[in-house]
Amino acid sequence: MPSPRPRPTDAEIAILRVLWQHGPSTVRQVQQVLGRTRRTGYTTVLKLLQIMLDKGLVHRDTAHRSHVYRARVSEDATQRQLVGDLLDRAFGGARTKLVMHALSDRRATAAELAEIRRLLDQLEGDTP
Amino acid sequence: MPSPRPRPTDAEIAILRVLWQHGPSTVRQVQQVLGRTRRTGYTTVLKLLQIMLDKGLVHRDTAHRSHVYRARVSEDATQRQLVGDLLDRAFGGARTKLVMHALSDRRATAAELAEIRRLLDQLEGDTP
DNA sequence: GCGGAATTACGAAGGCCTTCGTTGACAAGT
DNA sequence: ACTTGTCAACGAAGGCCTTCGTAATTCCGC
Repeated sequence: MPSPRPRPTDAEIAILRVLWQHGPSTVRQVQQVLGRTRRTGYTTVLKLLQIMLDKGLVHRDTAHRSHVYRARVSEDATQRQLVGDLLDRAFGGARTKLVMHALSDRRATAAELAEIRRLLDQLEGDTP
Repeated sequence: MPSPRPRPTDAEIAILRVLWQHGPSTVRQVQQVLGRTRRTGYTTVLKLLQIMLDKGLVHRDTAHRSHVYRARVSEDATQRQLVGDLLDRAFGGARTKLVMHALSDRRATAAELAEIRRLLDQLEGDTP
């Protein structure tokens, strides 16, 4: 039985987001994307990726000199994990409360609200 | 300008939830509630509450021998902060995606879905 | 082959979180 | 007053996260 993955740390999530968005990348590529928002040193990113490799969060291709890393956990699965974790930890499972905060906290656009409606329709359609 | 509060840690959230639910409590009361799910030592809870006092997360009444702690941050504000933080960190602001995970991850009940619909109606009603 | 540039590997520091042991103060009952 | 139990305070340990400096390695152009 595989041990449940611990929730990725903040820095790990930041890196995963780069990999999800840009696909397999070298350390330098990740560092340059990250550097646009945070000043993050090259070796810092390298070390993080090595740790993430140990944890199984990323896969590494060492065929070439510059190793290429790619996410080993999917964006969907990770986001689901994070939301579920927050739901349990801070909301005691009160889904609607979480959703309310997500929608009313900062102004949601009409398009976003419409999309939620579509999701609701679909969810209710499953169990008529 | 007050510095933005750092996000409460896991243990801090657990304690805040007890205070939100039970109201002002002594260390022992908090520890007993917490002890139902985790085995958490008395001095551990005490230390955490002292740290949270330093951080301004709780207020303390030392009138009696057993000090009484109460939450100084509201449940709503804290939950809003946590959701907003997760939204930025893991979703790049994609609200609908967060909501989708919250609703479809584990099966939501019909009542929950109906409540979300009411929320949507209300939100759209604000800007006709 | 050699020197230089880029990369990986390694270790360690600093900080925060969490936990707990110990100590000293205090209160109540005997 | 003495004992017993409860409590607050404090320090410290251990772990993880994040960062970075330094050394070792590899590749490339010359």
